[in-house]
Amino acid sequence: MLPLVVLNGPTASGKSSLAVALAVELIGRQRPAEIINADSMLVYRGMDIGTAKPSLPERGGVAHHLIDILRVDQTATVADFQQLARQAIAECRNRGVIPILVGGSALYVHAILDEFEFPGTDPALRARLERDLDQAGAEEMHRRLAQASPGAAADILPGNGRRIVRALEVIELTGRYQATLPTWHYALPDVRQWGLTLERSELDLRIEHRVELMWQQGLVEEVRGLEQRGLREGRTASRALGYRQLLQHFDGELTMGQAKEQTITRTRRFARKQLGWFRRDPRITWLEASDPGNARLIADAV
RNA sequence: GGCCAGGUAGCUCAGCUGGUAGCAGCGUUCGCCUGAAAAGUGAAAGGUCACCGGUUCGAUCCCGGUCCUGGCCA
Repeated sequence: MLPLVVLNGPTASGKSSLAVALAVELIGRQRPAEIINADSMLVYRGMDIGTAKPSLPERGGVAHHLIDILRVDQTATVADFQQLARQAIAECRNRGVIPILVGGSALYVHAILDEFEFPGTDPALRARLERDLDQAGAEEMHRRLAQASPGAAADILPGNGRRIVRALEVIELTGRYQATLPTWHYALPDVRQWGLTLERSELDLRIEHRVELMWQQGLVEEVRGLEQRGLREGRTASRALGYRQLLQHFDGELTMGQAKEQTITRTRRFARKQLGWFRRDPRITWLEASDPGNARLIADAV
């Protein structure tokens, strides 16, 4: 069985380019390799600049999976992604290709690698509960949850409407709800996980430059164009960093300067969140992001 | 040199003409998280309120002086 190589790290740490370098290195050693995306926003067609999606030249001829698979008005979900990614991984292995899973969406990675089972969903039921949430408020919904399942209610804070709704949905569907995440336990064979770190101040600087560059490269026009293609209707896509802020700018809620500034600060916060999540995963071997020997080091190890 | 504004949390500031400061924004730290996750949510740590003296039972807030910062005038 071929190993599954996993690359994690915060945004702007250089995961994507390391993945390509690694694939090229492996291919050079007569070991075919392909890249599988595990980033929640790269799945959207047309969201290129703001997601720092690797361009065709940047992909260096290496096949990339699970990029550009949805319209911006479609909703990506962890459950779907888990299945697609696992299929892509298995399919690579069947063809004798080493899969390299690259991504900063920690929950996605977690769900793909570990023993996550999703209890299902019901759009009509969900819609009803969300309407109730809008009308009654989170506190009231939390009381309702406490009636249905005291245990679940105890694990979910009264202000977290999103989690309360999902818990109620699952309870109606299955009669029970598990409110805590599974532990770090691989569901897939032979996983090798690496993570990229770098100095916080350096990361902050990189993020700022990257956002600056996005504006120069025409992110504003990109968002305008996507707005015509239903970006606002997209539940997930419209929340993406940069995209959300520009939509708010179009609505007059933020000045252009504020939109950019907020994109920078929110991206920094996001990076910290990612780091926090990955740091808790004890199976990750950490590498210094700026080290040019990383691709070779990993290639040697697999 | 004169006039004005100001010196309060790491940064930007709030602070009803007196009772030892703010659920502030950003930052920092630490949690939660399974069908929206670049999302959602909870908490904590940070202040000799420039310095010295005075008035007062009591001063960040009043008075005097000193030092710094910004602006205007000369």
